[in-house]
Amino acid sequence: MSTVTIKDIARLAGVSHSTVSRTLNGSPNVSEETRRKILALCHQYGYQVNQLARSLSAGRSDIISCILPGLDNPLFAEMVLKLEQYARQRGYHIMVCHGRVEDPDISQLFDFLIGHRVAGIILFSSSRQAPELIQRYMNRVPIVLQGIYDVAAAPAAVPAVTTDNLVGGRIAAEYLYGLGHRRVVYLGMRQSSVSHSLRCESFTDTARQLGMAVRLMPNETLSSTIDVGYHLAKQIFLDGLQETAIFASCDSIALGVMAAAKEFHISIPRDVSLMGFDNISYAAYPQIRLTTLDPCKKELMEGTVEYLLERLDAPERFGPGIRLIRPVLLERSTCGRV
Amino acid sequence: MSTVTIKDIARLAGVSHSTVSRTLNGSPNVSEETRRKILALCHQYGYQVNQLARSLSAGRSDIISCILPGLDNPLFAEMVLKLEQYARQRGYHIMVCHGRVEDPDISQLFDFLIGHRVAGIILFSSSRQAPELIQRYMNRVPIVLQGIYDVAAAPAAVPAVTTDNLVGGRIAAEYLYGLGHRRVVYLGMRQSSVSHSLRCESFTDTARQLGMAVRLMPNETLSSTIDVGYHLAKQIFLDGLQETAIFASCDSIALGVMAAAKEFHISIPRDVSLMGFDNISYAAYPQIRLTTLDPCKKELMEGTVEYLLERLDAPERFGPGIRLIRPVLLERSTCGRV
DNA sequence: CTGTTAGCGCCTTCAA
DNA sequence: TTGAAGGCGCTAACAG
Repeated sequence: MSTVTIKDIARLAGVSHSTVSRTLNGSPNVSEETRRKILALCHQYGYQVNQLARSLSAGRSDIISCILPGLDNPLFAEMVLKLEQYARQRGYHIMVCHGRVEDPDISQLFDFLIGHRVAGIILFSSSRQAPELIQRYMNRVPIVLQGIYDVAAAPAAVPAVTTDNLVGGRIAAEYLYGLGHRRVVYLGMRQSSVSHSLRCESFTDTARQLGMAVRLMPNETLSSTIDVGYHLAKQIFLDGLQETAIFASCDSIALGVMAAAKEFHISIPRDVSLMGFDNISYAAYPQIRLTTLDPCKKELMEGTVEYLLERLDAPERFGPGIRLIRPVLLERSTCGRV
Repeated sequence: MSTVTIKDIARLAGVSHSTVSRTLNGSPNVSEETRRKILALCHQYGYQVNQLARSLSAGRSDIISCILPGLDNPLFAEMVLKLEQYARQRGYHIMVCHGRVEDPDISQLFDFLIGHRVAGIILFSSSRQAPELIQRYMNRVPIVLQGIYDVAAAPAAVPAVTTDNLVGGRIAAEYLYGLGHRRVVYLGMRQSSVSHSLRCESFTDTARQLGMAVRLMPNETLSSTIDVGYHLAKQIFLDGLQETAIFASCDSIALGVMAAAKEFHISIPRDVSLMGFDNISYAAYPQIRLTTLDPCKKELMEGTVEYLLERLDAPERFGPGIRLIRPVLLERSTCGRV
């Protein structure tokens, strides 16, 4: 595998390697003539900077690593896409790693990334233990959390950019209320997820304030998949549904509800209204058209990268700090007036 | 951000930095005593190898990059997961990048990766132009293609590991024949995809040999999503379906067919049988239970990594060469006897 | 078993 | 405008 270096080019051009380095880094202190010659040579010989060497020397790399709990949830897949697009635009590249905060070997992953001197880490998690983990590492590498926001957990506050789950829950409750619903269920509440807890809390509070009756349907598993939603909904349908609307903790859960509803010949939204959260792409499909809350992934991801980059330039400012993005209501076809 | 180096440890331990390096790399030539002392110090001061320096010095990194056309297709998401698990087990890490062979700036991505001296690249693609692209870069970095296999395209042969699409197509045809079907449709044939072309060709050939009538329903778009499947199926249902079975080019397409069928009150498998290809996780869900061909992602990914690693150790052997993994039939609930 | 000496490829003063 | 020299952190002979 050929490996033409800065030195080779220097020799070829009859200059020193520092001159080549300068040219490559766009220093103004290079005569137009030599610059041209060097550039030509680089092109001709297919020179390619060795980023390892460059990063080593510069003390920082252009790789941002993101850790996420699995690409199987389309939400993450969609977010990573946006993340990469924006990061590239800002001159960085994304290294995707699987990992959950609860994994016993999660610290190995952090060590590995730190060992590679990544510019920063974006941790996707809504685990309660995430802040603690971050605090343990944030003095060794810039980290920003994506997916938790809990003012109440002040002592555990860390740098974070996230959907405003409280606002989301409120919007949902108000929307359903406006449609005339008075008895609703929050389906899929998962204790281990801070996001879900917040959504649920805010939804419930608002709903009750408005005078609605709300029932809670917890999700005892550790993930929120279509499957889980399907089983929860089945239970609820078997018990006999008293409510006129369901607010699912996320779109995947909502899709499961839809599947179960079909099986029970329950029509949405005629028999019951359904709302999700996340706006995953499936939710927009013609045969689905799920009404949901859009976290504005693009903004969210750009905000996250931006936040990291800002702090990269001013490490001393790298302390706790939360950036919230407001979700917006996306009315489609699964909610009806009662 | 603290940065304790090998030298610091050396000083602290009162030895030279090479001794530290040796201990860290598990050389046998270190006395138990000093080894212990050094290790303790490393632990105490939170020493972390600088992988950049290590890779630079050693001339090779432990990062394998994989390029894929989007995480939105669950197939890729699932594959990447397996890929990462196995790679990690073999001491490598995966860097995920988005990119399609047809992208105008795809060579920039290759240059970037080469610049980072990644150990190798795994390119996920079934584009006809993939082999050419690979040939252009394979003398600069080890690349293995994941997703194409076309013996006919001999001149374009490159290192590849892939599902045996021909076998898959044949299995499908034989299975449907065995169930009594005599008129079938291949739905979602996408010209730009070599995989799909092969599946289709083999399916059609086998079916006709067995005396079945097969109709082709091409997919003129550039991707294979639920959405596309939905629209194709809708068309076919509107035209009036003469056939008793549908073989979809992949599971996503098949899911779209299921959605359309529901809308048309066509029952699967009572009114029509349906088969997919890929075995994405959704396909296994209780409300879906799609009969499909399982590419055996685990084997496939392990084979891919293995292939790359073998060649890494013996670069001179890095020429064309194809490794095929046989898909296996997964009978679930969407195919019936006629 | 251990220390010394050279790099790996690049960037960055400091002089010239 | 350019070159020489030193260093980023680590590995890898080569002597002892």
